Amino acid sequence: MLTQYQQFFTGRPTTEIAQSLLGKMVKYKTDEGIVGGYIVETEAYLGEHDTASHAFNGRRTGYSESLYGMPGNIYLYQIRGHYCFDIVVQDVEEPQGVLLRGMEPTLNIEQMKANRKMTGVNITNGPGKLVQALGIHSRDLDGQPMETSALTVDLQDFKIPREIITTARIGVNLKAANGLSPRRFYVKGNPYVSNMKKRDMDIENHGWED
DNA sequence: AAGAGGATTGCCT
DNA sequence: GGCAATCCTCTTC
Repeated sequence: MLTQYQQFFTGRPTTEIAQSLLGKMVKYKTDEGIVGGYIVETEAYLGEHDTASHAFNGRRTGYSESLYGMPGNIYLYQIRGHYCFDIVVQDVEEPQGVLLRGMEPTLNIEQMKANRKMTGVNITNGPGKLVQALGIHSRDLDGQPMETSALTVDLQDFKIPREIITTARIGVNLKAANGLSPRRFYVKGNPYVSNMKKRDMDIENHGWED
């Protein structure tokens, strides 16, 4: 039996879940208070048949075991010395996920600036950056259900994107079969999207509806 | 302002 | 030893 919260992360295509997460609020309870912000960029990873997935070709190791867990669980992994926050989607034993790649900081921004030792969009305009901004530097949260974790996505607290842009994913092997598949989604014009060009930024509304 | 290259950490073959 | 769902600095326009 799935809770209402868990049901958000299954029962429809992962690409659709990834898009519906845009605008939802990430919250992380720490000793210094709650830090977080709105999700502005996501990527869908479709499991065993997706060449960019950690579970491609049925690959299953202790390191990525969390991907095979319950929908709404956290998959927190490390890549090139940086931590990334991935949400497990689809039912148990179906290793699909949504990577959070960009976040507009709103809660306790000063703390996140200090965590990053950076200012402006560089606080959270990348998957490793946003995790560092939250103050996470271990895999302790890996495998935890977000519904009861200190790190969570609040589905009741959200903004509505004015327009969603779809592109190929970043940082994956472009020559592989799914290298160019359109599985990256972001809020058009939001400054905290990774690699966003200055001339493409919507400085007025950040790409949100009024 | 935009693109290229080196640094870097842990896991798997 | 190779490689990965990245970040930062430097160079050039």
